[in-house]
Amino acid sequence: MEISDVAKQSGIPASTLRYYEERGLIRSMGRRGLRRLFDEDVLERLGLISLGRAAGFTLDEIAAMMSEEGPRIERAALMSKADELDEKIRQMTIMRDGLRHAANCRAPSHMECPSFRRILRAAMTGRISAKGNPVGLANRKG
Amino acid sequence: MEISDVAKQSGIPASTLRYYEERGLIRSMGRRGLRRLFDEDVLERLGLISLGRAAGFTLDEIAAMMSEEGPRIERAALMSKADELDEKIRQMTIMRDGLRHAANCRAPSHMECPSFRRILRAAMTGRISAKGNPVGLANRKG
DNA sequence: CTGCCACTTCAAGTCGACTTGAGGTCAAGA
DNA sequence: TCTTGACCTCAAGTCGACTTGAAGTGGCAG
Repeated sequence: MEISDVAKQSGIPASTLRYYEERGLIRSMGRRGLRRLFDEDVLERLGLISLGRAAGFTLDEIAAMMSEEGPRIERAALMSKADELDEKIRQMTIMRDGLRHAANCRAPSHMECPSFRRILRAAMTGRISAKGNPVGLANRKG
Repeated sequence: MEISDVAKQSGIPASTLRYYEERGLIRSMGRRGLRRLFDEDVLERLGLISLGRAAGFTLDEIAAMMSEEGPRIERAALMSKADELDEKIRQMTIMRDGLRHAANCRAPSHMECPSFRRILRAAMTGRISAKGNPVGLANRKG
């Protein structure tokens, strides 16, 4: 299949496919003229890449994991990533509850709400931080 | 207090404080020579900024929210952010469970594990995505 | 009074994952 | 055969939140 077919079926832009090839994440089976030709199984590979990205792995990490035949992923790496996600989920849950509380709180100003101040303190003492791997998820502008 | 004191007490680098001032997130009360002088309450303000960042707001959004006297945050914005967090938590939970399953799965290769393939399909159909606001959390390099 | 050096400014660099733009190529349809 | 335009390459730009570097300044200890 040509790159446009892969793009159509995977939903991933051709420019990204070329980029992934350059990064060693996928390979084309040859060319017809200039045009890349891909094997069907590139789709599964792209799925794995999406999966890895969603899990918070960088492209380099994914490339390393998928280097040899098939997805030979170290189970330890998966566990460690799962643990990271646990921690992030924990922190995000605190944030979510805090936001929701602040939104419903009857205190005249947020600063007078004990719950808000508690979260604020958590943020200030670094127990919650804004830095880290963007284990981002769908971003709806709004 | 001088910028170095603020940096020390907040844990935020002086360069970041200057950057925040430039972005209109904080204000200095004046100068001693070239040196900025900050009011004590800048610390609380910095806490709010950290909090906002941890909640996934951009600096611009935070600046808008904190523009006038005190944190006059629209409750609707808080709720909406809480909803976003809910969605992210939901997706991250799926990812985490999937990773953990894959790590423990006895299938000879991940591709032969039904659970893994289910998640893979989710990633491919875009139900899980890697894009979005980095509602990142503490990043321990590892 | 002088020198130190923590502060200052402003421009430019960083990181990750792409996207975009300019200019070039070539398989296929008319 | 000629034209078309989807594909190609390579360099540079983008985004957000900072950091870094070079060059300048001035409060204060000595």
